[in-house]
Amino acid sequence: MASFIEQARRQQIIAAAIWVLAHEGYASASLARIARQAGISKSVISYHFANKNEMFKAVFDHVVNAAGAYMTPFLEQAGDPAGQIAAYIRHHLAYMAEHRDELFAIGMIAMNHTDADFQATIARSTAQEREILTSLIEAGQAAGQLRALDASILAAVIAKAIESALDEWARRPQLDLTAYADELIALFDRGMRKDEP
Amino acid sequence: MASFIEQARRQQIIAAAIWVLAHEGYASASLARIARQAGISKSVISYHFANKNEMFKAVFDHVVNAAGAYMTPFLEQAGDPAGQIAAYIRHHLAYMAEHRDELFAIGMIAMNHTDADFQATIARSTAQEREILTSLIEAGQAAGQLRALDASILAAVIAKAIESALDEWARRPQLDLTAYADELIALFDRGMRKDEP
DNA sequence: TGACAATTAGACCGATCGGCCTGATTTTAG
DNA sequence: CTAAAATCAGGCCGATCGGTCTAATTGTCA
Repeated sequence: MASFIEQARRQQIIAAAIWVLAHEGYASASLARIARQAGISKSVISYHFANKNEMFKAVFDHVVNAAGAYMTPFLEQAGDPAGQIAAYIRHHLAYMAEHRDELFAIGMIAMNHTDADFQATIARSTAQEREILTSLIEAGQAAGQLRALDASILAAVIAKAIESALDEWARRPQLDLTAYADELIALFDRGMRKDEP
Repeated sequence: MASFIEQARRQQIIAAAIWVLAHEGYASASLARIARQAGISKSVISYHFANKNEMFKAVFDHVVNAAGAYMTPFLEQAGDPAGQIAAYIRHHLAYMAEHRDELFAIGMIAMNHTDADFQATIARSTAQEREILTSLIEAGQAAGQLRALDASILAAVIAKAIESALDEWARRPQLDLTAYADELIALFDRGMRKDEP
């Protein structure tokens, strides 16, 4: 069993890594900088994590699990496929608004960290997340609710539209993410929905 | 006046930098690696460029100018605003298909290179490019062709949807960018266009 | 309390980075 | 042809990286 110190230190280090990644970028996220942010010595990180790669894995898992736990109930309580897609968009951006640093941090890691195993993990996680959207789209098409667009491409565009909100938020900090979500939902609903007969 | 050697060397170095950035990522794009790719000594880069930052600026300008020159005539010969937006999407992806490495390279630089002046240049270039889309959207709305979505958000979504094709292409090399363009145009045209009265 | 394990600070290592310097080589121009 | 200018290779520098080592400190438990 992990001791109190072990758990507390790991969380402290993860939080410091997220802060540095989100506010100063991947290049600045050295062990020395993260340790300084956490107010500890560099070797403490080495003691609690096998290496930098494992630490970043812990950051990634921490954020992905938290975001997943947040999203699941909203998807389940949404109604038909089109409504689920709208809920997917809306609550993704709602989570983003309240966990800016976490999402910037994993974005930095995903974009820059080059370890092969780590990239494979990210690819797996991304594919799994993408599959949720693709299934929703295909269900909507099967139900005759959505028109016959390429499901995998449409899923990619929706996923990237959601990611784009984070980029745009970085460019324009005054951006209203709720309004952004409304615009996305309006745009995609109109774009995807089948005409009434 | 720049000598033949000067011009040839600069182009050779830019090409090598693009290749390394696109195929091995920003972290691998050291002066030593780029020099090795070009088959020259590291100091040759230092001789022809003041520093790494200036070299990356040359790469960025090279690609942006080439892409801009390619796009302009297509936009001019397109018809109404909705058609121009469609042309913008279609020919951006067409250029992407034929200049994969160049676009990956500037993406890597834009995402990772942290020099303040450079980032300002990129922000200016991005804002300028974004303004083209925003203007087209506003023109379409003023003409009663497009419905009243937030123009700046819509422009952001379209721009990011285009960028997303590059990401998706990296994930799935067999992706048909022409089909991707068709799907994007169909989706956005339906999503943006005003209903017939 | 005392002994042993867990935890931490700080010095240190080899590798690599961007950039600079020196001297050799090639090109240019009178 | 020759001298000056342009160009280039290779070695070197200080800084920083991730990671290791040792010694000191702190926590645990009989």
